[in-house]
Amino acid sequence: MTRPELRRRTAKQRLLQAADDLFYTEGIHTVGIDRVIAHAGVAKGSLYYSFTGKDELVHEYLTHRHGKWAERVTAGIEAHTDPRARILAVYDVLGSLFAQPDYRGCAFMNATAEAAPDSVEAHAATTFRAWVHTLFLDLATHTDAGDPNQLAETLVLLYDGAVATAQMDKTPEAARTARRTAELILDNVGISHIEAVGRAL
Amino acid sequence: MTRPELRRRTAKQRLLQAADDLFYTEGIHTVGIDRVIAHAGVAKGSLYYSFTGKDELVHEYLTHRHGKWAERVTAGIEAHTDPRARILAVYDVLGSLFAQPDYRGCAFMNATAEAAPDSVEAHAATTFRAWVHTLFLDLATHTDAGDPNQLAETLVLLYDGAVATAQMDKTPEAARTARRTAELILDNVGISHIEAVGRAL
DNA sequence: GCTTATTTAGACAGGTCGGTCTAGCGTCAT
DNA sequence: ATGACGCTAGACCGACCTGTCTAAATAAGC
Repeated sequence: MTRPELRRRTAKQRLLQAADDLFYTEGIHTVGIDRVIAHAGVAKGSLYYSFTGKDELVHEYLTHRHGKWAERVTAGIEAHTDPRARILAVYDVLGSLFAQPDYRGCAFMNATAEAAPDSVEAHAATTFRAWVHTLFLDLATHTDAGDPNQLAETLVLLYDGAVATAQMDKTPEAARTARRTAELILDNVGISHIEAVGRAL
Repeated sequence: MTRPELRRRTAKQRLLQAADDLFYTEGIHTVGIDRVIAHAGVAKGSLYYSFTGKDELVHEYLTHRHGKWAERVTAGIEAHTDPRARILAVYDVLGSLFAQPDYRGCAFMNATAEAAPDSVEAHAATTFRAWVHTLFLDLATHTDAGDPNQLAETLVLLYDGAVATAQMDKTPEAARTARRTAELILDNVGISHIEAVGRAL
């Protein structure tokens, strides 16, 4: 049994890392396998020994992105117990993501933009979106808001807006704008207008 | 002098139309010039007679997209005089855009996703984003909102969110969600909390 | 030590890419 | 009627793409 944590990383791992770097920063179609194997410092044969082809490499790249992001978001959520705080935590995690110097938008939005309807990218994006929706729907149902579905839809829209704006304008502050708007919504639909008025006065 | 409105459309026009169709629905990198000339029903030489190369075709494709969209949005805005209604009109125009069966997201977001940092696509996207920001900043300044900049940022985020959500989930209703949220913001920051309370009671 | 798994370097094939070039064909204005 | 202009058809180029294959070196497991 090899000990992967002690030995030099395996060819498959290095390929996956290289794919993650290059596909994310330059786009999937733009980067050829020659670029990937060069960046991984690996022979071409190793790619086709570890994967069936580029499609599988792309699929695993997106799957890993999904997994790592889901971990990060749930970690941010689980640091809080208050339903409202748990919702807002998502936008704080977004803020930490946007602050990364290599941020180049959502991997799944970018993949969708250059993907054919039935491609590996499209399918990965679909499952990712399903995760996003159940995430916010779960968070929204644990709130005293009127309609959890409508609240979740709005929170998803704020999530997408923050992601898109931060990418297009290179403004990490978009996360704070989304959070502020989310707070405003939670204040106004979570509690009735009359109650909000009472607190304001 | 030929009369372009009477005669069969010129090769350049047909190329531009074909580029618009294909680049938007399938992506810029994905579609080769052979596809474009075939869809336009035009000889390859005509492409390089009318344009310096693919880059110029891409540039004109994005420029025309920008122009047509700007026309459509300003037309929607100018149908109203009330500052608040003018803002909300933008999201209604978005709604009509999303309702188009061939909607596949914002051409500039998609172009950015597959573009290199200094490419024609990136530059076109930059000028497009500048337009979006001045649009909402102009609309926001004609409001009694506290900080026009902050309001504009939020409206841009809602705009981007609607566009991204509608594309990823194929849900045209995202425009209504964005509009509803914009209304809520205008009700709460446009007028002071105390005034809002007075009306609510 | 022997076998099996992993990895290497590089040649190679078939395809597509953007782009160039030539030769020629109508149309139009002068 | 003579050019200039707009356009066509298609051969052609070099570069790059994904993927295959060979032959040999290296490592790991038993």
